Amino acid sequence: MKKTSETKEKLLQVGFDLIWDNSYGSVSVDDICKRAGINKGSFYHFFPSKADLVVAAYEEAWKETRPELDRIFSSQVAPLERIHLLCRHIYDMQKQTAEKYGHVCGCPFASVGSETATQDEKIRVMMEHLMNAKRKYMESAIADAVREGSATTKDPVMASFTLQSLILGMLLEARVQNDLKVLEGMEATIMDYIGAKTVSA
Amino acid sequence: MKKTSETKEKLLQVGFDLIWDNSYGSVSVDDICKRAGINKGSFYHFFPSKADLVVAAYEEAWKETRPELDRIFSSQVAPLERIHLLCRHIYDMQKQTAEKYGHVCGCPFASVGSETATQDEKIRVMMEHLMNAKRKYMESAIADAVREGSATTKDPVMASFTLQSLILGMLLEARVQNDLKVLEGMEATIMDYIGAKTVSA
DNA sequence: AAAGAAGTTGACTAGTCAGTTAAGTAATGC
DNA sequence: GCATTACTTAACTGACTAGTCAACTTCTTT
Repeated sequence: MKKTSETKEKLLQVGFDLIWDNSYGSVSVDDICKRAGINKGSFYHFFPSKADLVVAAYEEAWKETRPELDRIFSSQVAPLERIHLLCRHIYDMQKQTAEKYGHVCGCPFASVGSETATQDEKIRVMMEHLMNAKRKYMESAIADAVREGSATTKDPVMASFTLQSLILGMLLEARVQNDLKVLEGMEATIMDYIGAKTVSA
Repeated sequence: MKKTSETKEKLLQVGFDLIWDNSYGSVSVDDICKRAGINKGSFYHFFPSKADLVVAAYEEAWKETRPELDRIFSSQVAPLERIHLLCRHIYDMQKQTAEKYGHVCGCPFASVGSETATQDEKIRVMMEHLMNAKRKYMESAIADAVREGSATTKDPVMASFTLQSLILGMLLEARVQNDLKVLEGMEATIMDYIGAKTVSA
């Protein structure tokens, strides 16, 4: 037997990858098991349903993303620099997965959230929370920027909601157009929107 | 027999509605036929595949939307008023479908586009074109606004891309959060972004 | 009215879907 | 070492999947 369920972790990882690359509806439990090299019985030993696997897989993915975001949005980093790092992080991730999968994949949470929103409440609620958790990083960065005078937007909370939508929209377009170019103007657009005073070239 | 294929039109309309309400993957040909009260053989008499039905259905939906957009973005209407009308149109449509289906549905083109982007090239390309066609309305409205001095944004084309992403992002969030409130700030955000001089209260 | 075209019907594939089951193996606790 | 638990295996449901087909009806053309 493998230590602390190597199997479970493999299923979580393969499930996440496969669904991000394709879609919730088009990836079957059999697909996931096959790719993971695991029997279906084992799948259902760990997860009561396909939807539960997805919830667990995306929770796991979020747990792995958080430290990265905590690093990017560290208080030790200048507010505008945090936003710069975020944009670069998004671009790098998208470029990486685009090379890995052969096409631009967009935001995994938004894609699955949108697809399942009207069908699986458990997944929908989770994606809603995850997306809001992401937004909060931006909210505090903008608030800090305004406080230190490096940005002039009047309502940092409002701005974070707007920019969250903008980023998700850009990632959606990048996926549909299968083109990373969409993401190139992201940083400039964000900086402009919050009225950032240019700090670096 | 029904005149000039009432059946075909019914399939197009039911297909569009069902997929907007749910998702491409979760709606089967049987579902569409059942809801339309039509036999599967007839479905395949008119459409070679499910994907082809979707392409036809969304083409049809776009054909029906275009006159509405032409009206909203008429040269007879002041540029900023066009944007105002668009925002109200989006909100009204979303409210209407939310009441009809019991939840916020978001942008039909973006949802299907995102879901099928990496799986069905024919659908992906179509959604890409449709989304760009929509953007162009905004592009000319912004350009007109700048020309007449009612907006100050430097690059109307760039702005239209940004706002397109913003709108799609907001609709995506509205769907995932199942909440129309997300859309309420749309107009103010857009007007602010293009540097619109307030024309009406 | 005759013939061909257009549309309809419902039964039919052949494969896939999520999920189950029972019998097995391996690790752990005592 | 014995029992309990954790996990694996592979075959199995029964419902559903996209798509086919041949016989049928109805319309249009002449």
